[in-house]
Amino acid sequence: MRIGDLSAATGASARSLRYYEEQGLLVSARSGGGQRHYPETAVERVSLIQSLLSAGLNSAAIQDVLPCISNEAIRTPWLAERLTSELDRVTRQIDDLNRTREILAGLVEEYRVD
Amino acid sequence: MRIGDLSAATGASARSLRYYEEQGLLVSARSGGGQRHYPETAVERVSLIQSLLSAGLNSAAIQDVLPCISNEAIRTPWLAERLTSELDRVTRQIDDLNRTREILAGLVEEYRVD
DNA sequence: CTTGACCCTGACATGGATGTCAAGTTTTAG
DNA sequence: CTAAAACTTGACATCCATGTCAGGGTCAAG
Repeated sequence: MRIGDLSAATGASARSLRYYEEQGLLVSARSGGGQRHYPETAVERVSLIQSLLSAGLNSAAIQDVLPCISNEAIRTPWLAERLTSELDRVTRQIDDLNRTREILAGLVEEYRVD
Repeated sequence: MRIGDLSAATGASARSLRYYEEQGLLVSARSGGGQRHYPETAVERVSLIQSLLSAGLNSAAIQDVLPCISNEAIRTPWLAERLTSELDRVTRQIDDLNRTREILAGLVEEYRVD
């Protein structure tokens, strides 16, 4: 599939897909004329990238966590630690958000009653 | 309390506190020389601002939701709707984050086992 | 071959909260 | 009174994913 197809399939703009590649998060084959071609599996990979981005990881963190250029996973204690620390961060973020949600829900309730 | 005290009490930098005021989220009394003075209640207000910011509301949204210059709450259908829509957004955000957390937890598990 | 849709690279712009620096004023401690 | 610490305003810088524009190439259908 070409970049427009991948964009349509994932909702990521072509600009973003090129950026992901530039950051080493995504690879593409090139046609003779230089246009990018992606395998079907790219859809899932882009979804994963989107999830991690929206979870607050930046591209450097994602690159650490998902070695994608060299396909073989290099499992080091350091990587495990990195993953765990990101997991902790996301967990804390969820806790914070839940508290904030309670506050908002309280306001909604308060304004709804009278 | 002065701005340094409020900063220490909330963890927000003095820069941020001035910014909140500039955005109409926070008010301060001024001493003769022009320095800001805050009541104790400002600590809680700043905490609330921090929560809402970290939940992804920008200062305009917070200003909509927390009328603070005019202290009397203007309860309009519009405001109720606004609150509800922000609540929905935060709820969706939490759902997304939970899914991402699952993914990260899966990776941690995978890397931990072998 | 031509045309229109699609793609390429490179560069600059954006938003929004926050950092940081400069030059000057206020407050507080000694 | 004086020195240091804290504060003031204003301006410019930063991050970083994404938007957008320009100028040019590619590809498929007629």
